[in-house]
Amino acid sequence: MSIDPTLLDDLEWRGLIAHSTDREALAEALTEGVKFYVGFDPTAPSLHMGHLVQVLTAKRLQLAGHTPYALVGGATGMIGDPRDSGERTLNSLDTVKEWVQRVRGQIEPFLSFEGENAASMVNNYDWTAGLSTIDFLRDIGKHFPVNRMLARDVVARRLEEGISYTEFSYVLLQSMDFLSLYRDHGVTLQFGGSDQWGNLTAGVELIRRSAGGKAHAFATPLLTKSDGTKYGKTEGGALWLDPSMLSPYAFHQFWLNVEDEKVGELLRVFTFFTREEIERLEAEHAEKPFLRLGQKALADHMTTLVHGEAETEQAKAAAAALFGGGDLAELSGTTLAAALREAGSVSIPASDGLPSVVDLFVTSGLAASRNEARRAINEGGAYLNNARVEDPEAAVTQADLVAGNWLVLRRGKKRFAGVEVV
RNA sequence: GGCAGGUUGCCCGAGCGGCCAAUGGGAGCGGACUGUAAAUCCGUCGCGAAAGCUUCGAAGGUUCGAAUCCUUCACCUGCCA
Repeated sequence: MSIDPTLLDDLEWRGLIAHSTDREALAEALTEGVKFYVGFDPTAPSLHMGHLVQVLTAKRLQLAGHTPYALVGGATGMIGDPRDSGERTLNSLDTVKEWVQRVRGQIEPFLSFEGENAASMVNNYDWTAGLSTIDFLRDIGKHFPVNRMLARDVVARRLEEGISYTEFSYVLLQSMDFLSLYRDHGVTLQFGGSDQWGNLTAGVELIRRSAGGKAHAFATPLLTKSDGTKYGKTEGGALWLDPSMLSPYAFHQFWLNVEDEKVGELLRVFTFFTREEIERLEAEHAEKPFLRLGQKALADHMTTLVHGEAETEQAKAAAAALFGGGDLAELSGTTLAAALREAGSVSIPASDGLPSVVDLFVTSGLAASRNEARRAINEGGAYLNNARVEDPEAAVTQADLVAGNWLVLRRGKKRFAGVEVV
């Protein structure tokens, strides 16, 4: 496998390198095939948008000829790294084990496990669980000056409100991972999110102190919206990659709705479009933003990457049907039914008669309570078959059914739900 | 272990016996504008059709009446051991 010499420049152009250890040394190391690792802690049953940056960056490195070690934190996931929002609740071993499996399964499709630079999956539980406390304190702990640990940003911020010894010690485990992979596999590069920068450099330092070795690290930037808040919030919570936690349709919609100002940045960070393609898209987008070509390209590319082409086509078809602006009655039954199943739908038995609009909003999940549904109607934000519902007491009749046995509910501009009467 | 302060709705944060379902801000939700964008403005924001019901760390108590007073418990923060 030949090594792509433009990798580092490309990563920098994409804005994927927020911090790095000695840039010259890193560039030098990357002229030959490097073994690198990136870790994922199983803190939820699915990875999300933030993790995707790391997964895709790993893929970029592999495509450039380097060898990935994808680490799932069966051990570190039991501990939890310190974060600003406060002490974490510990998860049980069973929970963590299950999440490890799921997270693994999500990473694997993105990497190639064949060829000269085949990827490996590793789990830090394997070399951490059996370690004795005495060995840990002597071999690892000895290299960590507490004064330096206390000075780390996250820790310093947490000192006021309190931080347990458990979380405080997290950095030792992650550093040990790097050391272990360095010793056993010759891994010399680690990257992660910029919030991991402290953990990354601690590992580099441990390798130097403990093994006298030279290792490298870089951090990808934290993505924020233009108002500085975090990305990745959707109706379903985070931008999960697991289709059972966030439908491909909703996933596609997320990217499609990205703010203009960030389209270019997201195209660079997330997509595998070439520099020329991205620059062309940005130019077109700048000229005619209302066409939202950037968002569309981004949404299609990302959905295909994560969920596959077939799901992307379905998500697009569903959106076209629902947002098309045409008369719903003119859509074919199969098209509409497919669109609604994609967007989210429930079915109700025909035998019970048709419920009121208010009840339909609750059963479809578009409103949390009947009060909320009523409120939505009074606010003018409730639609049945794309026509605004004016009367909170409105009833639904057989004449309202479209495509045979469907009702199309909408809350606000974008949230659709289908109700199938069966 | 001692002393002091704290625990309010998704978050922050007022309230300190009745006028409190609880001021205000943020987030959320909806509308207008637009391009399924941003910004802005407006509205809304416990459950219930309503009567009413359940909320202010937990459990008891005082009172005609408590988020507001008392007791116990739990947790958090600070100071002293």
